[in-house]
Amino acid sequence: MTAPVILWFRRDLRLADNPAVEAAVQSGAPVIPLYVSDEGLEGRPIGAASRWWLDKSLHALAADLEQRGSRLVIRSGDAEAEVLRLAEETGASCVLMNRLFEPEAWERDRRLAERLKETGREARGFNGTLLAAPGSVQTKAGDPFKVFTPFMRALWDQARARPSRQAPERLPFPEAAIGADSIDSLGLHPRKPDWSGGFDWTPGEAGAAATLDRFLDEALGAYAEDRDRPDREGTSRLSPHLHFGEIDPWRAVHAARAAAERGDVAHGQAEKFAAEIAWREFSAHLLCAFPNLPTKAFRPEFDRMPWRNDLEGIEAWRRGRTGYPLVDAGMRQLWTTGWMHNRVRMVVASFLIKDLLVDWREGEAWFWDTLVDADLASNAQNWQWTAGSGADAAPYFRIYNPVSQGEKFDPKGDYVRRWVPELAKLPADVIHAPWKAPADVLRRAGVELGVTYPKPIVDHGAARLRALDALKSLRT
DNA sequence: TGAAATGTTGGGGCG
DNA sequence: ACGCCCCAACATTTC
Repeated sequence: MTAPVILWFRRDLRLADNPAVEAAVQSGAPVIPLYVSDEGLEGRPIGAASRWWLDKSLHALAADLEQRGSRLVIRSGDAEAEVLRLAEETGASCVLMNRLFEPEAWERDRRLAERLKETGREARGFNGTLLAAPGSVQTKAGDPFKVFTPFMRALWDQARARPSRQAPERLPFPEAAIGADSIDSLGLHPRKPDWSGGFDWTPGEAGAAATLDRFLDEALGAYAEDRDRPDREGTSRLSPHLHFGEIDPWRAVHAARAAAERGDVAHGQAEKFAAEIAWREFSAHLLCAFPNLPTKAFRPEFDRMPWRNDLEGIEAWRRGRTGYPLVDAGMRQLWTTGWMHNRVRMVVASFLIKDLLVDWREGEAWFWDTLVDADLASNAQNWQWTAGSGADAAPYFRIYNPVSQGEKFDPKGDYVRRWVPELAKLPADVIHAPWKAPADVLRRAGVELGVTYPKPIVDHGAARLRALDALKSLRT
């Protein structure tokens, strides 16, 4: 009787293009697919929106496994202890997994591998979630890249694509009984209150594939322009699927490039999309090289920033009641759907950090809790980018004007109308700055500032000067 | 993957 | 016909 192998799923919730799955099949042994619910898997508990997603994605994975004569064994508790325990219980010879690259997860996996080895078992880790393993893309001097463009050049130059693999048709499950929790017992779906009614997503491998197909058919052709337009469906919306490993980033990149090769879309469009995948990659590699990225300013002078503990401002920002329509639209889209358009993410982040002078970590924490695509590396990297404190960050004086950003990227105001319905009747020329609208225009639109919609909580012009002042004081 | 202030240019209205 | 002013449009500089 061959000893089984444990196939430990973490953030690689798919069966196709999955190196650990492939290794499990090739072992010829019975396979025990495992998921361990561990609050500390990534070094901090995952956010509420991510829990919602995870719940659905685990159900999808479990169903896909059952179709293949297998099942997903669910355990909860300390991941290291649970994996060791299951290995003992089942006499498994080997634990197969796709590596997590968050520093604490990496360290935990290393400890686990040692302890497995002590009991004569093997641990095998693969890269199933990134284009290239962190550390494998380096400058000529052997250092990690700190600037995106040269990083991307080196990435396309050096990274070897993972071969594409179909999901296995069968996965042999051991005959012995294995105790397991149910997915529902993990309590991942929100209760009291369940705010997820507006979430319109299909987590899981099939949902990811459908999302990619939709993107290739409908949006890739105009990606370079429309990706910045929150009033259009111009982005891929793949981010949560990528975060949970429901799709291989190589598959997305190859599919876009293949569309360009066929002549369906211009090469520039496909490369623009590939560059966004490369940003995700850049963040992950940066986090590996600089483990403090989520908590500490990459440029240390930013730790002297005179942040304001503006509790009212933070609350207005979270709830989408700042009085700046584009900011409020974004924050409400986030709360309602668990996602926000990328252009608007930059605008709301700039508003929190620079207009309100609130510590970027405050925004990072809110995004971590509310985004279905919350990712430790991307979230930290992007917040530090906006703050100006990060590697290859926006220059400190780049302060987004929420009005002109709205006029530029949501010219007709459709995005604002959708998410800030109390402004829906305002004409396009004033919808991004209702306080400048003539009284009769406001009246006709049923808007009473300070009553039906807030007045701006700060004056952007004055706030901008205050931020420049504070930021200048750091340069000594 | 800015914005605002400041500088320059050139067309048109007008005396 | 000419110079002058106005100002939009664009370019440059600065934060």
